[in-house]
This record gives sequence, structure tokens and C-alpha cells, in this order.
Amino acid sequence: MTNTDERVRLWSPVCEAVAALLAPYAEVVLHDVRGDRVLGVWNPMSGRGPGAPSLLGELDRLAPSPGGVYGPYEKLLADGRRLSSVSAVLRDPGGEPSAVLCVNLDRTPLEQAAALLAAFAAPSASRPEALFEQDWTERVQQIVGAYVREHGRPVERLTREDRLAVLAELDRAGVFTVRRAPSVVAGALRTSRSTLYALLAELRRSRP
Amino acid sequence: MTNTDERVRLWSPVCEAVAALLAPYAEVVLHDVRGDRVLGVWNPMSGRGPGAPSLLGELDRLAPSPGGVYGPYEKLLADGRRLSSVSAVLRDPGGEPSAVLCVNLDRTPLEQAAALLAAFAAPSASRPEALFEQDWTERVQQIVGAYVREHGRPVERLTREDRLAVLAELDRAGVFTVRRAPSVVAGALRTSRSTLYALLAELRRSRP
DNA sequence: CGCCTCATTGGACAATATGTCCGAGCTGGA
DNA sequence: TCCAGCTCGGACATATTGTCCAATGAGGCG
Repeated sequence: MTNTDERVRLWSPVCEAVAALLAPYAEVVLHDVRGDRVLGVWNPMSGRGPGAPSLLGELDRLAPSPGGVYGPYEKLLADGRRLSSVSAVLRDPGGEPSAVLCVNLDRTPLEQAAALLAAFAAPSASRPEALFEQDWTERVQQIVGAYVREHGRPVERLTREDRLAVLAELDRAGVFTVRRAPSVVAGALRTSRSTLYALLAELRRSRP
Repeated sequence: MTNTDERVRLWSPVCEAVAALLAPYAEVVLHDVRGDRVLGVWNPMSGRGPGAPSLLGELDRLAPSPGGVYGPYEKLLADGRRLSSVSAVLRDPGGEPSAVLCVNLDRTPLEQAAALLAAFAAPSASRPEALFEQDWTERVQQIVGAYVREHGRPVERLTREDRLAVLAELDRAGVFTVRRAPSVVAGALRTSRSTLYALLAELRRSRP
């Protein structure tokens, strides 16, 4: 038995390229179509190595495309991962089948991402709960902080107009429907509770 | 000029397989390394077809892996799409370079999905505002309603345990950080304010 | 039925929190 | 300097939140 099959030398660039492109989610296997053995594996996932049996019999039950390509079809790994696979019959210069190239793409990462996306896109009625902003205090700091950063003035040096603007945002955000919000906001705005109410009154006089 | 190059016959199964596996986000191109021409394209994306110039000069500046594979490296399409590409030098039985296989994977769908995921995972400072649940009253009704529907008992006939359970949900959802919530919840649960507080106390005794 | 237990209830009350108001004090411009 | 306009601390009036209790009511059981 020669250490490197002539066919491996011939096809390995392709195998390596595909494996590199799809790493680490794909495995490329080169099969010996006559001896029913594995000639080489790139990015092994299924635990097989060169010399293992090929189990290519299943290909017989599939209809190839005109170009001699099978699939994509689904495979199941021992640990439950699902794979998308395609196989191609490779022929030697004389037109005779000499090897089978098989690419196995692990679908689970994609499926997980898709599930996440789907769950996100469809709000779903499963659990309508758990959404009332636990740390609203932090949120207040964020809103104030955003304004400060955007205007390059520290909280202490905000003008009356600045504070009015921030208050408008906070009010629009519904902050004041929360218990104890007035004190927290006054603190965050570095102003007194009295002033806070004065500003708030002014604000609500112009936009009821 | 022959209609089908010998090399196309030889390599097309590979090209077709890869193109099929990655469709519709990948393009496979087979280049003539000597004549600097395109021999074939599967899933064309860049508008090139057989016979077009290859523009393979750029490969000279890249260092191949031991197996003769270049990449993955980045390419830019005319319309702005970004591609991940790998190239493999294919050699004839005599070991002489005869063609270059190039796989171009359109990264934009993945990048968009990744951006969406990233945006979702990291709330981001873009617009931290406008999220404090305007109609929390409605929300209370929904949570209570969901429980009622799920247990097939109208609100009036909920048992003590039922109300405890609903209260647990409401509390966990932070409803009671909102002003005037106790009265609203008592109303929604068809119970008195007194009982409401009693249940709440019991609840918080077991899970502080 | 009569008795007993336990949950519920309205309302009293205490404890906080929310809004208002006012006089004192500060600041910046005429 | 004086004035206009704000801000501030704190008093005060209201509103909301929590507690408590005695009365009431709804079973379960002998």
C-alpha cells in the first residue's frame, strides 16, 4: 500500500480549499470509489480517518444530477448533529470514475442562529411576561449620560434648556410612571426636587 | 477554440458540487492558469462568464499554503458586496499547474445576520430611550389573561394558589415598581387591596 | 345544624412619596 | 449696585403604599 495515492495528490488542493473556506463547520472526505475506502479527510468531524470504510452504498439510492453530483441531502451524525452533504463523482482523464468527493456541512450552528432569528422576528405568545425594566435607575443614568456626551458638557454645567430637553426625553420614556423616579432623576440631573418639579411643570405647560 | 475544454470535463463535478452546496451565496470559477481566461462559472455573481479575463495576477502577491491553496482572502464586488475567497491550484497528472479553482462566498448575508445578532446581544447606545412600557395597565391585563386562559378559569374563580402564582409573575415582571400598580393589580385580580398585600407578603416570605 | 378554621374584606392608620409653594440666596447683565 | 430670573431647602398639602384589625363569609366536619 503506497503512502500517498496518486488521486490524493491530484484532488487534495480542491479538498483543502473547500475545507479552509468552510472551516470549522465542514468536513471534506475523499473516497475511493472502487475499494470503498476513505482516501483522505480534511477537517474531520465524524471521527473517520483514511482507510476507514466508506459506506457509500447509500449513494446508489440517490439520483445524481446530469454532472454526476449527488445532493445536497441530509446526514445524521452519531452525536445528533445534522449535516448537509453533497457528493461528486470524480473521473480520471479517461472518463472512468476514480473517486468520490464528499462535503459535509454542519447545519446545527446555522439552525441555532436561524432559530434565534426566528424567535426574535416573531415575538411569540409563549411568555408575554418579564419586561418592565428592572434597573430603570441605570436607564435614567444612561439617558442623561447620552445627552451629556452628545453635548460635551458635564451634568453639573447643563443649562436650564439642557435639563428641560433631558426631562422631555425622560418623561416621554415614561420614567415618571415609576415609583420614586422624581428623586432619582433629580439626583441624576444634579438639581433639587423643587427645581425638578418646576421644570416639569414648565415642560407640561407647553406640551400637555 | 474547442467547445469544452478537457479540464472542464475533469473538474466540473467538483465545481458543481461546491456551487450546489453553497447556493445561492457562492460562485465557483474555474480559471485557465496559462491563458489567463475563465474556463467556467457556476452560480455566477460577478457577471463574468467563460472566456473573460481572469485577473489572477493578484494571486502572485499571496503566499499559498503547503498544499497550493490561497486564502481565504477578501474580495470586493463592484456593487459593494464583500466576498470571502479561496483559490486552489489544480495540477494535471504530470504535476504541472493546469487550472485554478476559485470559490467566492458572498459574506453580506452573513454579515447582516451577524450585525442583527450583535445589535440584539448588545443593546447599543444608539437610542437608549423610549422604553418604559407606556401602557403597563394593559400589560397587567395580558399577564392575568394569559394565566386565566391557560387554566380555563375565569378571574372570579381563581383559587388562592392561582392568585399567588399570577402575583409571582407580576412581581417578577417588576410591575410593582410602577406607581399605582397595587390598586390596578387588585382590580385585575378581582380582589381587595388588603388581600393583595397579604398575598404579596406571603409570596415574599417564601422567596425574599 | 353548629362549630371551627382560615381567607377575605372594608376601613382605620402609619409611613412614604408626590406635588406645591414660598422666602432666602445666588448669578449675570444693565 | 440693582433687578430679573433661577435655584434651593424646607414647610406643607395630597396621594399612594403598607399594616393591622375586627367583622364577615365560605367551606369542612362531626
